Amino acid sequence: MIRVYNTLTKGKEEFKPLEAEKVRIYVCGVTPYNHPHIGNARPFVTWDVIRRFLESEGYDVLHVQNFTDVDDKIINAANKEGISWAEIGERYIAAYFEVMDKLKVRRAHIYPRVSAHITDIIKTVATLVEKGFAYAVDGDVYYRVEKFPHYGELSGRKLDDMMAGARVDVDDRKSNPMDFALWKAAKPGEPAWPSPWGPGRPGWHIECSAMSMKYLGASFDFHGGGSDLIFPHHENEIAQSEGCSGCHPFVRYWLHNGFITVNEEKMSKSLGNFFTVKDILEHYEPEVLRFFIVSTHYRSPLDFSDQRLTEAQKSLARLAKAKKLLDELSLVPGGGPTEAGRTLATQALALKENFKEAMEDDFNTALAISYMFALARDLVTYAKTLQAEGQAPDGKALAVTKKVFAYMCSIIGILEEEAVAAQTVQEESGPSKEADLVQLIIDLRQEARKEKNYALADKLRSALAALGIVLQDTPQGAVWSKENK
RNA sequence: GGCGACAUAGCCAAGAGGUAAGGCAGAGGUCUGCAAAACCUUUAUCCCCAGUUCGAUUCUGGGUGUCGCCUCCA
Repeated sequence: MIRVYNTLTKGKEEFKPLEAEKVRIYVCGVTPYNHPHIGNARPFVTWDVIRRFLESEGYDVLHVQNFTDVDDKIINAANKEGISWAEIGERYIAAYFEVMDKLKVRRAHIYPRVSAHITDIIKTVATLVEKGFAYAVDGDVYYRVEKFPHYGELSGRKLDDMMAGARVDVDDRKSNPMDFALWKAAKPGEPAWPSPWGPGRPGWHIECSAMSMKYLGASFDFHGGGSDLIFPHHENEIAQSEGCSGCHPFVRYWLHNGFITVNEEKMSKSLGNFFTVKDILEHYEPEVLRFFIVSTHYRSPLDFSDQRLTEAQKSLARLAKAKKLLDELSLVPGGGPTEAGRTLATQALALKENFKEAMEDDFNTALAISYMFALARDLVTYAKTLQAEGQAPDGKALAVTKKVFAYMCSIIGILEEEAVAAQTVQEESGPSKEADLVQLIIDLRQEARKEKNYALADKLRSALAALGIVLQDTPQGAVWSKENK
């Protein structure tokens, strides 16, 4: 049973899809006016993991994520560079895919853009006007919040409180200060489309209502995004969608991720304390950033720093080693079933269940990952037992363990098989002469060590280091790998 | 000012009404060269006060602190 924390009810609920075996997800995407920063990356990595898990549980997932490619910020960026808003949008949508692909965020099924859905948006606004939820003034169209009784339910505020603490500009054309724009009348130099209220462009919130309902229906399962979107964006979205369709609830489960902070402060473009994913990937492997993000529960705040990333890097390396050990043991011609093998396999299967339970509990990746470390530890213990007792690896037990580990990796989205493939290619492309040479030096070093000629051994190791060779002494002998920088 | 979240070891981070997973760092060890690497072992009574309870860090109330939203924002 999957339980999720629903922002709407402020508690964990059992997840029941609207339609058996199917899950419909809408995630608020980016406004493409700049390179995505790591705060942007959090929801997408989070939802990628959620989707991977749901699919592994047998659900047929339909995942929609928008691009807000018509927006003030894009228009500003375009004006600054003297190019069209469409060009800015294209450029940063491409930038989005470039880094998200690196982070192994699987692509959504549909990426609707505002610019391609103006007709749908106008239709939605028109319906709201017809039903009395909206009114037009001088080419603008506003949503009448007082007309929607559920307004404020998601964010837990009352209309009266909001007005009391309102910091919005008082616009006396609005019948209530909290009324928000669905359609904005055209201004010079801005993109505009014809509409029943005159030329203009969509307001910020309406796109998500129009596009989510178009692709997912008037009621669907999950809606995600950063917690800063709860108000006003998602609150308004509910008002628009339910006002338009008359269908309640619009979204069954609202999930919001916490923020990435820098020095305990929210990271945002307006504060200027943000790091783009692109920058980070120049210093760290994409997998490290991904691991960093999923190592904390998605609803908790996550403080970003070099130290944190380095920790993530080390933790990940530990898992990578376990995986390598697993692969190596699997290559050894299989021995028959053994007691130790049986213990390992049993433990692996138990950990898989634990892992699954953790994921079922509001996608607790932090806890789930701890079971990966547990498995890694069991594996090392097993390898030691083999060595101590001179046994051949239990092929069947290892196959089970490998399957479990691969399952865990596939949900978290780390250390997947393609990484191994890349490594193989790299090794093949390297000149084999170099490998022979390195092995020769290593052998010489071993001999020197045996003869206790440590001065020579150290020199040989330095020589290897100069070639960028990293040496590891293992019980099976020295193992080397080439650093690539 | 209004609303909300959080407060667990040096750092990060799970968690359940019955005496605290995991990761990083540290310490000790496997190691008979120093170091590195690897692995093993080891390191907390859970912000404060009161209440409920046989028993709370986990529930309730109060306090303190931090953060977020209320304006564009993942």
